[in-house]
Amino acid sequence: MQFPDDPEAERAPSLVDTGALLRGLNPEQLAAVTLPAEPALILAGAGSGKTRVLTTRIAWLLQTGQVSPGGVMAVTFTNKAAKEMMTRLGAMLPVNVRGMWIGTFHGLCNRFLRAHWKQAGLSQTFQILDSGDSLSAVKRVIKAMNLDEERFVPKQVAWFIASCKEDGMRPGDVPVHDGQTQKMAEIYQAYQDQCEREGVVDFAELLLRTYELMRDDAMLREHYQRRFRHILVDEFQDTNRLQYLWLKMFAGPHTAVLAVGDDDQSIYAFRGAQVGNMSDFEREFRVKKVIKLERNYRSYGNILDAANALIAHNSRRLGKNLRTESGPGEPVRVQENASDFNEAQWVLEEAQQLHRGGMARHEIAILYRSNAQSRVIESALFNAGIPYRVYGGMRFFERAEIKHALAYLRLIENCHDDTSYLRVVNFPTRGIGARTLEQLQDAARQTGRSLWQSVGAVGGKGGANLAGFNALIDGMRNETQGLTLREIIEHMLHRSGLIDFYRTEKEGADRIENLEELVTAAEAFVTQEGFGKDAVALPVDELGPGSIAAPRSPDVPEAPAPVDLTPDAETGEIMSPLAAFLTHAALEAGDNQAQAGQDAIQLMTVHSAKGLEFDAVFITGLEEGLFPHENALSDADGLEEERRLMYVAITRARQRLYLSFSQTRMLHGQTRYNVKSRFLDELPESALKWLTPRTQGFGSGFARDYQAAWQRGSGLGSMVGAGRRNAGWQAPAEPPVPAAMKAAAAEAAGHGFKVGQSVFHAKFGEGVVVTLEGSGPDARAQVNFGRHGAKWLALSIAKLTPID
DNA sequence: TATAGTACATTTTTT
DNA sequence: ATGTACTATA
Repeated sequence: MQFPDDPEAERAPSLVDTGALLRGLNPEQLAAVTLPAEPALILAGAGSGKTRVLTTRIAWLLQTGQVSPGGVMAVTFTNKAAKEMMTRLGAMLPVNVRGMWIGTFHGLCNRFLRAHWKQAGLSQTFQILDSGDSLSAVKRVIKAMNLDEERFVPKQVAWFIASCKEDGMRPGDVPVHDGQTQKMAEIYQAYQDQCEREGVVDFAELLLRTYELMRDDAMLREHYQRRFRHILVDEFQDTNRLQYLWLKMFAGPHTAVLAVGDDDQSIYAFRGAQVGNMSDFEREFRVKKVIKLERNYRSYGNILDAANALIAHNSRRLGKNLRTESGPGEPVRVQENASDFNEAQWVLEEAQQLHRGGMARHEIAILYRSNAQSRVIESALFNAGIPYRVYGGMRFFERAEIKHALAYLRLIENCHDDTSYLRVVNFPTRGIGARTLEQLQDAARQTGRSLWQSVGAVGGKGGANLAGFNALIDGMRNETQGLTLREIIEHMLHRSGLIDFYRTEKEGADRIENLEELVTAAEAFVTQEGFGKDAVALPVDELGPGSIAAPRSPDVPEAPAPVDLTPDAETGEIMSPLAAFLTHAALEAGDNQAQAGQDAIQLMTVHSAKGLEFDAVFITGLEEGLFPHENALSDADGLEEERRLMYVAITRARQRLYLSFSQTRMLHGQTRYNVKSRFLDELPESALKWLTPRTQGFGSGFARDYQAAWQRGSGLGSMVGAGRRNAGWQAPAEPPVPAAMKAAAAEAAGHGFKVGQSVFHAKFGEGVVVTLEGSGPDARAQVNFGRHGAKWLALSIAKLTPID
């Protein structure tokens, strides 16, 4: 699909020739790009050229001289989005993109706090905890407070603390209703004290600290509010409360905030995103101009018809309809499958056919609602020898061996980092057992000092080993003085014994490979950041007596990494390469699986597909209980978010869209009998093409499916085939099926058939009982005969033979 | 201290 | 079914 040129795209309020920049924008895009300098909201539909508008807007502001690079802030959620913005901007304009504040919320906060660490009450070398680090920190606090881990589940407490912070609450602000929350607030306080002591901050703290400093320091606030003439926020529908408050701090009376988002693509409520921020923004910032980008440049008409019809079932929308000028394209194909195994097989064959027809494998995506679904598909692809790539899973910097290596590096930087200390003090083992560590932690607790400082308090053999560990770290620190980052890491890997340890492990080869990869990553980081002989400090702003007028590198061809070499605002001091690398590792967890190179089919959850697009998309597992997920069905908001998720999935496809569901599916080691997703019923028939005959007996739509599912004893649309182990499901207060019908279903046991049972039919062959209804002469069964589809049979007439 | 066995949970995810 | 986290045992 091409972007047709717009001949009218030439008018800009400037003497500079901006024609090249604005050429090809449609009227709405042009209006968005050339908006006056005041708060505005852009409702950017999927595939409407949102990133292009954002980057062109910045380029246009710069080119027309309305703002200098230092006056622009652009915030994103992911490093990937930030990078892409910088790359595209760099391609549009020969500007030093590094002078601009383009980055993730967390990256920009880091930049801010590095410059103002003193005012923020942080240590100069503060390190950043990722979620795993912060969880183990919480665990230590709970232990130190002698609390019951059953009553205060570390995961939940960590979640509680993060949520408090994301609501802008300090321990003292927590509303206390009962003893439990009282205690939780106390844990929060203790956790906070511990972080303070260790010189570490968690992700939420980066934002909250920044917000508080801006709120409380009028000088600083006025400075930044004056500085940023333009703030652009990407994916605004994903902002949480704190991010919105944060934004309000940086936006001064003369700041033009441009919020870009799509309420229909809000799929992160579960992690605190507040779609309501969009309407709050419109009201509180007195937005005069709301621009809707509804023209879609990605997909053909049938795909958009499906998307529009589906999302129309949601209430509480800001309202938006996607349109295209590319024609209807091919119909959306729908496939019913007998089992998840068959579904995988079908997807695979269809994908192979597309590939043989000339479509690159990486242009084919297989999407699913939950990660567990990938397994069947993976094994099918694996057995067929088709290259594929799975997104998600362990990220590079989260791998155990990498975390171990980073812990050593962090101790070299800051030996009071107790989290890192505990992680590697006995890894590889050096005779320091649980007893010794217990004593060490007790001593540290009593004196309020770090573990490092408390080593002397432990006697005996354990104490000696602890002293040996401290000496090891000291030794590494001394020996790596003046070495390059690469040399530091290599030295540490050997000196710590990590390499030797993994050499003797049977599964160690991969881990050593990863550790080597760490060296490579550090090398790349150094090159990218411009460390080395002519390191260049970046200007933060013109604040303070010691501010630096930094020399600018004449040209920056490559996209810079999101971690900045931010100098201290007063002294101009910058971080050591090691410290900067550690920050980088915390803020950017790296790729999950760098199986780059090969042309492979892309497998991922619908969530991780957001923002991506493919020539062909398969949405699999469209079954009640799975998609929409059963856990989301308890309230209307949950269902609407599932529907938005489906909307996101549909709008990923450029040319071909396939929807599939399966009658049975292996989940948690048990077979579930599913009915097709209600979302399929919400799509317009005119846009669809059923590849399999529509199942008989399901003609009356969802209500019928629902009742059938109910009778089979499960919740909304699916049931567990054998056993009653998963007793978690609770019946809704008002069952939609009359009690008499349920009683009838119970009596039906007389005929001896069971759901899930294999049977043989003279004409249709082998099949599986999917549904049982009625009793006595009225007893009927829905049997799935695979190739012949599912049939409803009267048990008193049809001759069904059980197979075992 | 390492390994084997058991209990347990299992939507979605970025920083 | 499968992976993880924790406990019991050599």
